[in-house]
Amino acid sequence: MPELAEVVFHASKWRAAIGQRFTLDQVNGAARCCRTLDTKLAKELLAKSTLEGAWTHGKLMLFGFENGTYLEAHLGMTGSLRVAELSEDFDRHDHFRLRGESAMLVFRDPRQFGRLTLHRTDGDLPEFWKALPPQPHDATFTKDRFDGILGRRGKAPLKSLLLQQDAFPGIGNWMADEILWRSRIRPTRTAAELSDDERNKLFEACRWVCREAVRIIGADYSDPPKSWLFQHRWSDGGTCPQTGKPLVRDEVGGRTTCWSPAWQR
DNA sequence: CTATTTGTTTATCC
DNA sequence: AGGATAAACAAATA
Repeated sequence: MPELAEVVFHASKWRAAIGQRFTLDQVNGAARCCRTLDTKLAKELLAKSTLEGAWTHGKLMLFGFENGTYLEAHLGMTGSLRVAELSEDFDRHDHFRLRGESAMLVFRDPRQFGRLTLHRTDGDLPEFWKALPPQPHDATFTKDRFDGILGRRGKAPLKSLLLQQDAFPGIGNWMADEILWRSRIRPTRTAAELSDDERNKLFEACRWVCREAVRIIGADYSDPPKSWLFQHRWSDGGTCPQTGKPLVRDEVGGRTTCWSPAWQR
């Protein structure tokens, strides 16, 4: 599930616990999502440690604790964060849990494609975090930057290009399909083939979809309106909200891609 | 039994 | 160099 907007939502759950002190309660060191986690260090650093901040960037989340301890989290395909009762059991798919004064912070991930990593700094945000590229909905994600990316990677199918996290951090499978559909551009086209008008459309759709998704899904996990491709894309037999004609599901760049042949050129 | 999946990393070949 | 492709990861679901 977790792309840009879903990540914002998950991070907000732990963010609500800012100010509480936490101690590492349980960790499943054998889980794949803990492969980049130093569990011994986590026990040492996350002991009566106050949660001071929570940030997201693309599909990444960062939680800041006192004395420059930072926990980086990626939700992979099936990861989630929740705030649980102190009495709750440690489920088979829970892999990491922090015990606070009135609540438990839980990281869960059945498929274990997610990732937890610990960072230590002198207090400031970690260097890698400060160096992350602009997100598509940031003010610093300018048309110049967008044109630069398209110019340098003109040969890849646009669907694949939009999924590259160093260029479009946070965009995942459904958001890429939504952006291309709104731009009326076929997912197999390349950046090099686009007219100026199409490039403009793609840029605007990119920012619009990211901003709206964060606003709607990021707030409380609401579904976007029926006018979005999102509502029609998940199974075979859907119809395009613009044309009423059938949607198609193809594989592009190794990923399932939903698009509207009657609408996208 | 099979095939599918909202993600990333690594390897290999072109 | 960058792109295409496949595999691997692990588990649920149909």
